[in-house]
Amino acid sequence: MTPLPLDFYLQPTLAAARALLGQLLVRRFADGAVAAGRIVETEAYTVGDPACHAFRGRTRSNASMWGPPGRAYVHINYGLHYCLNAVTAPEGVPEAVLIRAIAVSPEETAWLWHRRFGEEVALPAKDRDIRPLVAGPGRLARAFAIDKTFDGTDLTNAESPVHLAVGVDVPDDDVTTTTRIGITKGADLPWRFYVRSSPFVSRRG
DNA sequence: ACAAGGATTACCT
DNA sequence: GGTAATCCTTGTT
Repeated sequence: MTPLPLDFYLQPTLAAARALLGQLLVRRFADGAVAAGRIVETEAYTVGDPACHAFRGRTRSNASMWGPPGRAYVHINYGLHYCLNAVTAPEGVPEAVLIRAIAVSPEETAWLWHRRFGEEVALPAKDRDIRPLVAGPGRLARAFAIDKTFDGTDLTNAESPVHLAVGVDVPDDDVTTTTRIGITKGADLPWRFYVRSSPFVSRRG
């Protein structure tokens, strides 16, 4: 697998959010097992955007948004859910793309499902019912065992416990653009992108 | 120290 | 479709 190069993260953040659709989120677990998912839903957060965590200035928990691009920004939401972002824009410019949903191959889905919910919980037959595993930023982070300790991880390095790699291109006619979910400020900006044909999108809109 | 609110999810009808 | 649960981060006393 080829990691996405640093340049990828230097394109405008909105373009990066769109371009991230179809790319791979790769997780290398401590025991050597590897899981990969295709990104199917993203949101952009930029400088001057009131919904961006960086809007009110730098704090201990959002500091990695100001760091170099191509790194992870992991934040806690509602005090209990971890959310994974890819930092974009040059160092000093706090922008990022939130990864909201991924699609996982059937083979990998089976072991990830049982790893997440236990062996006794039956794997659903329909794709649509796999959503509790991968649809939603908190869910996918949980499925891939990503927490605050991954904040700042180099996503351009294939050796990292989490990185992003070249996947497949998603044609424009399979991409839907909507407003972002779960925010009150900047709620009118159409900065969410998702793959229409994917059953793993968190919400239709 | 304390209160408020949040880039969500799970569980109910 | 609607609502409660959950608890960390931040800004204010």
